[in-house]
Amino acid sequence: MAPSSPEVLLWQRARDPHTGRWALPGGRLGATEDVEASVRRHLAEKVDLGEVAHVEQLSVFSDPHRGPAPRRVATAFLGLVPSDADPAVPDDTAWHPVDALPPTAFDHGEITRAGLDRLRAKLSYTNIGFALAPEIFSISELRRLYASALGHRVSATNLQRVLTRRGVLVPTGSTAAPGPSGGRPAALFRFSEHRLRVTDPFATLRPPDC
Amino acid sequence: MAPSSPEVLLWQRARDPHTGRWALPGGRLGATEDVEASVRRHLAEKVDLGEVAHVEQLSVFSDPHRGPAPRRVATAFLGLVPSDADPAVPDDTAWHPVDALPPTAFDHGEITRAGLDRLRAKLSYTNIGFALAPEIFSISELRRLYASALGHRVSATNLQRVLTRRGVLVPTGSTAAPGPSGGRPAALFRFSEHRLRVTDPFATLRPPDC
DNA sequence: GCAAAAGTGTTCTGGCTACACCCATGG
DNA sequence: CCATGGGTGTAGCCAGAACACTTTTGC
Repeated sequence: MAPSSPEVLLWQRARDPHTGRWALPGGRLGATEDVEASVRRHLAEKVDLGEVAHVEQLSVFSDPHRGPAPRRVATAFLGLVPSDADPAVPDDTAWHPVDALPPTAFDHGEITRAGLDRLRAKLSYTNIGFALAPEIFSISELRRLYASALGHRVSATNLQRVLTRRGVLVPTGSTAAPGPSGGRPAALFRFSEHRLRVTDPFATLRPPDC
Repeated sequence: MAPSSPEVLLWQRARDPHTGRWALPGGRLGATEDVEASVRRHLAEKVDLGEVAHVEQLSVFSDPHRGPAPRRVATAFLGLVPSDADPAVPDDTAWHPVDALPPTAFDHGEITRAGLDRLRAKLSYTNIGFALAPEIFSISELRRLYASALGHRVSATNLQRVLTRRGVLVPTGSTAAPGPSGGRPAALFRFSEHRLRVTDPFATLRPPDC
């Protein structure tokens, strides 16, 4: 069975065009901010998401017919919050699993897929997991997060070894209490860094011996 | 010694702001085109570059102070032409090696570096070389192109094997005439595809056994 | 003791690098 | 026949996947 998927925050439009359809949070670029600042501002204003763990630019969506006139050009971003974040969201706003999106407004479905693709790719070769995981977590929890985002099973054994070898994961020394049905207590880890870093640079055609 | 670097097409500004500095080709987005169409149109209009082998979006540059008022938001692109392309360029336009840029206008130096970084990364894990190489080429020629773009020496032996294993390179059967000082005639190759394809997907954390 | 959950040891594989060696041509 | 430029054979390395086995808990 496929693991459950990550979720996107969407708000339901109350007026035309596309009344009732679900849209990504966002808005106009201010005169004195760059696009990233604008994204952070809109998230903080419209939804209670002042603490976004990671934000990165996806791509520009500029099809002249992506929405009704007047023509709009959108710079799409991927923003991630940890699994234990629980922002207070307005009534018209809700989290939706990316593999079962409600009817989306404009090209926001396409944008969402682009975000998921980017996340999946970066899980492989960067430490981007820091933006999905709580501050402290067990390997099993992390495994569930990775499996959910990637859409396939992930081996806890290998996940731990890969991330440890890369210096991404640091043991805290403490352990979690076992569940009601027993089992060995899980060791707890945290990410060594909370900034995006490429941990597995493309090795192919690398410089000779240096 | 470092190999010679790839070149960027720049034009010299004739008026304020930044008179005399060198700028990337580009211009305003039209009302009925998307950003990629706009890039292709500007290249075709301003310089004789109707035949760009590959175009891809880099990123949006939107610092409110990236240029004088009025504020402009730029969507930067990477465009590649084969090494044997020789477009007729206007008088105010010239190719410059990326490792020795003349004084650049606005943030165009930064944009150029971003383009080079993107090219370097993609040389490792895609077939993007098709956009740099002539239709038919020897491994030595291709080696020079890769070394120049990557900024370090590249082994012809391994380059051939990597690209062949990935199915990117196809032998044509013919050979090139040796140079004046002799030497074995080089076998000639071409790229199997002229569309970007990821040839070395990130293997880490791939799905189990399937 | 037994089931459940977590963690370790070990082997195998495949892609890439490195390097020694072999091939074809001009003078 | 030798210098020059091309091409092949082969060994080693390393990251990751797979899987069997061990450890620590609740009941």
